[in-house]
Amino acid sequence: MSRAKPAKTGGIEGLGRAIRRLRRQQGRTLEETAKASGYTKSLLSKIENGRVVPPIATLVRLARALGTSVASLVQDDGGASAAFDPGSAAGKAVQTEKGYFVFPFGGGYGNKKMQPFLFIARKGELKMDQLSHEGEEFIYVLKGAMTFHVGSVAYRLASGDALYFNALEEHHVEPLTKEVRYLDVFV
Amino acid sequence: MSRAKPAKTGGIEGLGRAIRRLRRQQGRTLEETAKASGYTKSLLSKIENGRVVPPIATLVRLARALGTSVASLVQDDGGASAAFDPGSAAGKAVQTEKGYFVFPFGGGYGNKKMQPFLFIARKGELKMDQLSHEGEEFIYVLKGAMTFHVGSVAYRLASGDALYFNALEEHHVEPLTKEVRYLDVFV
DNA sequence: GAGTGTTATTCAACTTGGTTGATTTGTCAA
DNA sequence: TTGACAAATCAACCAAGTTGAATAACACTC
Repeated sequence: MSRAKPAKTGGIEGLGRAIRRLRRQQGRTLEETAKASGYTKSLLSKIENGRVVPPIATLVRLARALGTSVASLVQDDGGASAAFDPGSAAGKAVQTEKGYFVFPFGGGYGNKKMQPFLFIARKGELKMDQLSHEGEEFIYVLKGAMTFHVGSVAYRLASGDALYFNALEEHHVEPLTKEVRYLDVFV
Repeated sequence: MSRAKPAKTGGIEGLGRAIRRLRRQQGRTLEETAKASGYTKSLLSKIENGRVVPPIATLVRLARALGTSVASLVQDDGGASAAFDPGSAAGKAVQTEKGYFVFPFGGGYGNKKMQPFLFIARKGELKMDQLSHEGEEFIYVLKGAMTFHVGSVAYRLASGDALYFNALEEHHVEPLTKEVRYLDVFV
């Protein structure tokens, strides 16, 4: 087992990460980019891994080589990720008209491609209409069981089962015979 | 200038592509995967690049090593819907060299946009490298707990927690302290 | 100034993932 | 059998990235 190297936490957090990300996005190699900025790939590697914190002078040349500004490198964007604890934070329970509960994970954060939901429904509560919409859907049953119809096929899904289908096909759940809890991801 | 090799157009178009994509998604290497299927990385490389068209027998073992079916590899244009009982059907357990189990549900290749996986790893077994790739990722922890890093942030995720992030950001799991089981959906 | 510590930077060796060409093996047709 | 041909292996190679040791540059004290 090899050591978890120092990984200097010195300067700005996530600087190296930003550089690597940008470089990769441009499809360029360590060597090429290093040369373009007048340094060596060795140094660049260390910077990207946070083992070295470059002085601003160096950073300037790096930024230029990457066609960006120092500012954009320094400003730790954090990207577009978010964690959810459905039990508390972003996951607020919602009771809809039709009597089923929805825990949307999505809260804030816009342009996501997927839309994950956690459905919790007690016996008899889940009565969805026939549904059909653009996109695709992935279902994973966490607890309980239900009968799911896609097109003309009926799937009996129990805890641990999964289903993947094109949402353009008509799909709906049969009236529940017991409590069920499942994850539903749209795309 | 070196040769632009034949690049045999022999067999099924896009087969190698499907294999490579799937392998990469699982964060596995040529060598590891080849070994898992009983072949050499050389051969696998050639197959992925379409320089060799494997007989079905070979394809079967490859598919198995990747935890999927031959059909799903061959069928360039899936699209339809499918149900999976991870316990039996399409969900076949695969133990990789790095010691984690993957239950691919079969989406992904073909037309499907999402690629859902079920990861089950015992204490200390899950050792993924720093990873970064196109797309987005949604994680839902079914059981146990783990510390997940995205960018420079560390998320402590326990059962019932979810995480959504841009896969371009470097992300990886900390060595596990207990068994964990989580759903992972790529898009 | 000279001396000392720190840290960036380079260099070369190494590692790892992947590719390639030259062989060997296996299968099938004649 | 033999010959033909493709799959499979082997080992050499390549390119990207990492690392440790050595060097250069800078920032402090005295």
